[in-house]
Amino acid sequence: MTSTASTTADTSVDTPARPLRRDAARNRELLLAAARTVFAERGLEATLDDVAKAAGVGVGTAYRHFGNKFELATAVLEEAIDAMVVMAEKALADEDPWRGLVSCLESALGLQAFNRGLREVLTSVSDPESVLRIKEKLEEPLTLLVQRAQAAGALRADVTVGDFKVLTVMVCAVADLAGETAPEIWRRYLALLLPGLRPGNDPLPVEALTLAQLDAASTSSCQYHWGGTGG
Amino acid sequence: MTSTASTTADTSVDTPARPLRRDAARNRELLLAAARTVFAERGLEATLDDVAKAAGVGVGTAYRHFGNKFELATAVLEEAIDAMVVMAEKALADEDPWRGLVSCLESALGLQAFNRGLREVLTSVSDPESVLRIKEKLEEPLTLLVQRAQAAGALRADVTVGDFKVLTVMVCAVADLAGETAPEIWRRYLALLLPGLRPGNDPLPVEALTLAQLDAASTSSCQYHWGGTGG
DNA sequence: CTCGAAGCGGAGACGACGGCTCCGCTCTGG
DNA sequence: CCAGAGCGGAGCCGTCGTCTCCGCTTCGAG
Repeated sequence: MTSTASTTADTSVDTPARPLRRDAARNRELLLAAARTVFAERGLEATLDDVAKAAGVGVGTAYRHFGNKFELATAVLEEAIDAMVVMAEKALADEDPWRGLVSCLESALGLQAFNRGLREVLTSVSDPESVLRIKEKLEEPLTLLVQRAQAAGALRADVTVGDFKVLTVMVCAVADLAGETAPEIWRRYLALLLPGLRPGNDPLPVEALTLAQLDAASTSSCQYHWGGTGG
Repeated sequence: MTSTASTTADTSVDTPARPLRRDAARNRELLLAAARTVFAERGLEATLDDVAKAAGVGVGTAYRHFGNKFELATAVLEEAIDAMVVMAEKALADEDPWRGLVSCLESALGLQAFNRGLREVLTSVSDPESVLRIKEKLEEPLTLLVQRAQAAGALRADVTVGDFKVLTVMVCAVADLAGETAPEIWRRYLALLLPGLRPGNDPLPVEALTLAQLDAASTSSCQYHWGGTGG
């Protein structure tokens, strides 16, 4: 929706008014790097203390740089989601609509298979405003991909973008189950799912959830609640 | 502990050496009934205190009757799993192997859709010995159902019983997402999954997990750890 | 009806845990 | 060299779930 939000600053790398001392800057990077792997492996339940330990710095340092887990996680997860958006756009460039859609699913899920934290944000829906807006970035390219495939008659007409979100949740559940043991196993179940998406199958027995319903639903049953402090 | 424990008594209803006082027996039933609905609605994260409150008795009473949450949950969940076994056996009686398999999936998932606690036990695999043995009851009828469908050429030959466990996890993930909001929505995604199970589709890209792998995998990543006291 | 004991209830002890702060010490860089 | 930015991590605080304890209630045998 609000893809025109690029009015003022590159939020990607902030050019600080007065630069950090060299050791401080280094620690900040250490923290970000540690956060990437810690949240990816252990999910959002990991503690900021954990991240600090993994980074080899004290907790105090972690809190000075980020205030709370929420901030750090948001930063790291936004990177990952941006990468997904890039992948979706690349898939849109494929001239075969079905192949594009499938490759988008594959690359997106490939990312999530190795990133438990990412799975958790994308799976739950009861996040603060700011996180919702980050996830929203995925909306547009995904919608385009779906519509294009349907227009080409490659994708059954009675599935919605919301269905793809749910599909993602399903495949992520497999990734959660298997964890590090079999990180590629999700491909098997995605493959099992694809034939049902082609046109010409039996009609579906239940109406799709509206997006509003989807949001409302998972408000009640999500894995992780961002701490109240993050608001 | 021994699996040959079927020698002596019906464990279903214990004929107590000296019977409970009438009010005590009544409270025990109250507790069981409350546990059914509380664990079904809120999952295994519900507190024994919660169950007691729902039953309208004090916590002390709850602990006198069951010792800990683990005992109560096991009792209640075993009932549910027994019901699933009955359904599987009924499905085996259908002369059409495919229809039998599908109706088994549908009835099993129908039960789980309304029972979050049941979803949690069936989804995770790191349970104490005793719980594993309860879940094992499902193994045999499910295997029969799968083999029969494959022998009849109604089910693709390269899926395993383990795949069905994973499929269940996937559909349960949908039920978790939707919760009470759309309790029937899982049917839509089961329907999406079925075409991929028929023979004649593209071969699957990754080998199935062995049952041992499946167990090992989810030991690390499960929703709920039975409290240490239950051992 | 009486009385001993089985049973009840729920406040609260206890332990675990995660978020975050505080302050004496360290290191950077002008 | 030294002012102050930055560091570290012990530990405070609030929360939460489990389970105990003991004075009171209710049952039911005599």
